[in-house]
Amino acid sequence: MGRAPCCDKKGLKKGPWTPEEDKLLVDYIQANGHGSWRLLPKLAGLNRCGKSCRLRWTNYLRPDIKRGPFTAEEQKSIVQLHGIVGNKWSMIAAQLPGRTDNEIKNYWNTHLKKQLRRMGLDEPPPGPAAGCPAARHMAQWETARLEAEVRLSLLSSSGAAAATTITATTSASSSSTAGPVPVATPADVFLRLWNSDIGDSFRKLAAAAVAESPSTVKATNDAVKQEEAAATGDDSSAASNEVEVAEAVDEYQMFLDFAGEELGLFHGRHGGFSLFPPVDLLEASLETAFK
DNA sequence: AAAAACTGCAACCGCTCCTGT
DNA sequence: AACAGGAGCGGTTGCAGTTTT
Repeated sequence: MGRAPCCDKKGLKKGPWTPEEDKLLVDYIQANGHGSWRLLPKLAGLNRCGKSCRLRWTNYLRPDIKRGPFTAEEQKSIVQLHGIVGNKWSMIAAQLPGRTDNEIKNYWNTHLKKQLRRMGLDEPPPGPAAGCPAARHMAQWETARLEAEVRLSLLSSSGAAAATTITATTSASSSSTAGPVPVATPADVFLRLWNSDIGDSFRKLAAAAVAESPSTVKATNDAVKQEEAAATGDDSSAASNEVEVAEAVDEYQMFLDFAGEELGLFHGRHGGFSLFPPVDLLEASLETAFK
């Protein structure tokens, strides 16, 4: 490595942004898009490095950024997602519309960390990949995930499978103006985990195990694609779905087995709760999504 | 009222990943 | 296949504002 920092060039301004600089940046991006961040400062008339411009835009000036304090729901989501993916702030931010990774990271370090410590919860393990043997920590963090369990239980008992919303009523501290809160569908939860380090580990292991059988690997890839299509609402390939649903469900079962047996993340080892919906619920969800 | 300590957030830095050649 | 450059990410720092002594 050892590449020269982009801001080492003489004369480039550093430090807090002025309102004038903000205006130049916003005006330029709204008129032209950001294009190449490296070229942007020159084109926009800013004496900054492109990296600084990108950061200022993505963390502060973007019009879709949500300002103000984190809601109780957002706090819970952050805790739950951090328990799943660790310090993957961008992944967590992707699940919280309007919040930036930097904002979430700061909020975690300044508020949630202390809050959880006060509640008697230690520092969480640094993500699932490194956390497998740390059973004690996992057990502690499992309790922090109970909110997710409650939601999924509600979902399961109501028989709802496709994208659903419920009104937030789970906490006295929840804002009464919070309105309906999106609830993860089984496919959502599966997809998030599949895209996390856990899914990654699984794919590597599974690929090694079936290396002699390329057709199985292909089926795996197809199933993943199908999952993604379902999650994004893309129904262009809705025709031959029975087989694909079966494959996806098989993958899901394998995934549960692997995560439960190899990683010990759920299924009772740390308290008898499962973060994931049962296979039949996933199947129903996928079939609905593919229709 | 003043100084010290603490807190929270914006911004920077260095690294890795991704993509094009 | 190897390399270079750009973009993005996570950790850390600096500093302004607030609280405590």
